[in-house]
Amino acid sequence: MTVSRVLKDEHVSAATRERVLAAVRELGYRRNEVARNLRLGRPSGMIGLVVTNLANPFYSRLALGAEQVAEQHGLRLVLGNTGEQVQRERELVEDLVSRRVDGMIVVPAGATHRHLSSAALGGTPVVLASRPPSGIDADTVLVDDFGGAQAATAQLLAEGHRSVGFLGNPPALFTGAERFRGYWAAHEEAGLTPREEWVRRGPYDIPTAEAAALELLDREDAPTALFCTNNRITLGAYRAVLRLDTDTALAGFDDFEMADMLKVPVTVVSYDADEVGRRAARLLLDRIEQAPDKPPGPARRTVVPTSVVRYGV
Amino acid sequence: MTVSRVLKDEHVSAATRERVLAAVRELGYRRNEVARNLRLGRPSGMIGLVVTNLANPFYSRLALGAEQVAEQHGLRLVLGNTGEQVQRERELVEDLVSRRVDGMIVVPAGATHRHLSSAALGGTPVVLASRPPSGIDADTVLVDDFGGAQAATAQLLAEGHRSVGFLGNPPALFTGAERFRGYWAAHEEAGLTPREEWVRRGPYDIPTAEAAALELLDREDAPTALFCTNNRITLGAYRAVLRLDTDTALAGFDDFEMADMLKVPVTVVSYDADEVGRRAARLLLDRIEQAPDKPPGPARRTVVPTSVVRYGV
DNA sequence: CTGTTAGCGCATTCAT
DNA sequence: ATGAATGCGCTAACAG
Repeated sequence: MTVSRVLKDEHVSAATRERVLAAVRELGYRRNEVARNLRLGRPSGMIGLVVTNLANPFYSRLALGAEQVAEQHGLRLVLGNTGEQVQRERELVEDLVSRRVDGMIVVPAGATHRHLSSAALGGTPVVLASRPPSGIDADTVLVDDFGGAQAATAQLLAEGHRSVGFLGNPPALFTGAERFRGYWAAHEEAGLTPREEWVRRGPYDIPTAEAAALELLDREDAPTALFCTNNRITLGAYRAVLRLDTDTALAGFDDFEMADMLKVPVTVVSYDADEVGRRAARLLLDRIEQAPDKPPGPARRTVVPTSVVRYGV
Repeated sequence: MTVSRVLKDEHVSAATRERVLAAVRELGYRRNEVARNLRLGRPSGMIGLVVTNLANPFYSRLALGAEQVAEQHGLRLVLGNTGEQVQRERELVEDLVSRRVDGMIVVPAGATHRHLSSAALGGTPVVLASRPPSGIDADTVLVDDFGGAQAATAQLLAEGHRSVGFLGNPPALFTGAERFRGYWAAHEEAGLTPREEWVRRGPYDIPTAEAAALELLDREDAPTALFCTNNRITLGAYRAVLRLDTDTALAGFDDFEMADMLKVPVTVVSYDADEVGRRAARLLLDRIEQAPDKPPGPARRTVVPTSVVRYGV
């Protein structure tokens, strides 16, 4: 008991304090935070972070941003990787609740999110990142997929391109659908309609993107520019451009190193991935720190802006 | 008590089991793993991972590898980022011990590691990754910095280059020192001695590497090839090569996308970053699962191999 | 097969 | 200013 008081810095006589501290040093005693939290009726002082693929730099930056904010509030980050498997996601969030995390940030893998609602998780606060909730209400942080794609495509059109191809994720992915919508909207705004023959919504990595681009650029009516929905696909398209030695202009979502050193002009949609993590952590902390008796307040949504960067030849 | 038995799947009558499970579903009851671990006298079922910079893909891959192995054993990963600050590292490992992690993997930031010994941490098992222990004994996973650098440099020499410059981290960093040693050894093995004027041990990112390379390549007796100690530096060097339009050959530690699409030949030291994390987690699990009464056994060290990949023009 | 007792390490509350 | 009792949620050990 006296030790507890000393460590909490309560009124203890200087003499006993010293004796206690000496013993603490000698024994290497460390207060058991687990037992402490249990006794205090508090959660674990950790926040869960469930991502789909930590190998993707976007998510590791997100993790870093979240860690920064969590750290400032004395919270640790518990990490889980789902590999886009909904089953794994279910197990992970369940486990995090059982470990009594203060809250969690989730990049949802599947199409249905009922198991991610705060209610389904026994009231544990949840923030969704990168993909919006479907079928539930939840705080969310998104990237401006639509706006970024639109602006980049508009840039190609403004440069005079009238045949802009599309290379991107399947529409089942929210980001894929949004970025396609942006591509389309830019055309409409310019009074144009994209040709479906120039749209490839299958490629998902460098080789498949390269193949799709080769096929597209090999047509008689090949597009003179390509919009790519992420940097893997942009790189694949660039490989195709190099191989065919065309001067196809490229635009793509996600900035990447060396974008300024390619042999064709590249326009890139850039954004701050750390910021996605920081905002998610802040939304979560708002929920966590809110008095638990008050009514929860409506779900909030914030969109991280993008900017278009044009790299010359 | 009965609930506890049902959840542990012990001998309970089918009838009560059903009643309990029904109630569990209805109430959304989840066993408190924190209290459970406390009662069972076990640690938290989590392993700590303390890295210097999660924005570096090497460390996020390491984290991914560690997570994979941890997950297979039902352990979660708690993440900490030090930003190379020893003070932060001290606080983090202290906190992890207080949270009763089963063990931790640390990429040590500073030069002195006494605060990272298992003994200093109250017996919590520790594995060091990427950098070797100094002043303490600890299980360690390293990358073959020396061998990789030597092989890549040897490759340049085998191609006929007789003036190979060095661009790399300050020698204070273990990896920097080892990679320099490899560079040097390759020369000695070929009966050569590198010229100190061609050695730049300052650059640490793309711009500083580019500047150093520009300066080096602008000399009258400019080297015809450069060995770079990591991919940031290789990219910086490549920028310089592009700018000066020389045909300097490049070799560098760390593989990177597009290495095969540059306009000069690039030789790259490639290795499996995930494997570093996996091995670290396995070493840690060995310690964790070892009977606590047995004598600890000597510290083990394992080195992840590298391979040299030559990309043509 | 099910309930009771006791205690993991801690801190709140109530004594002294 | 310090110590004793009590209980956070759980389960091993022991009844019944």
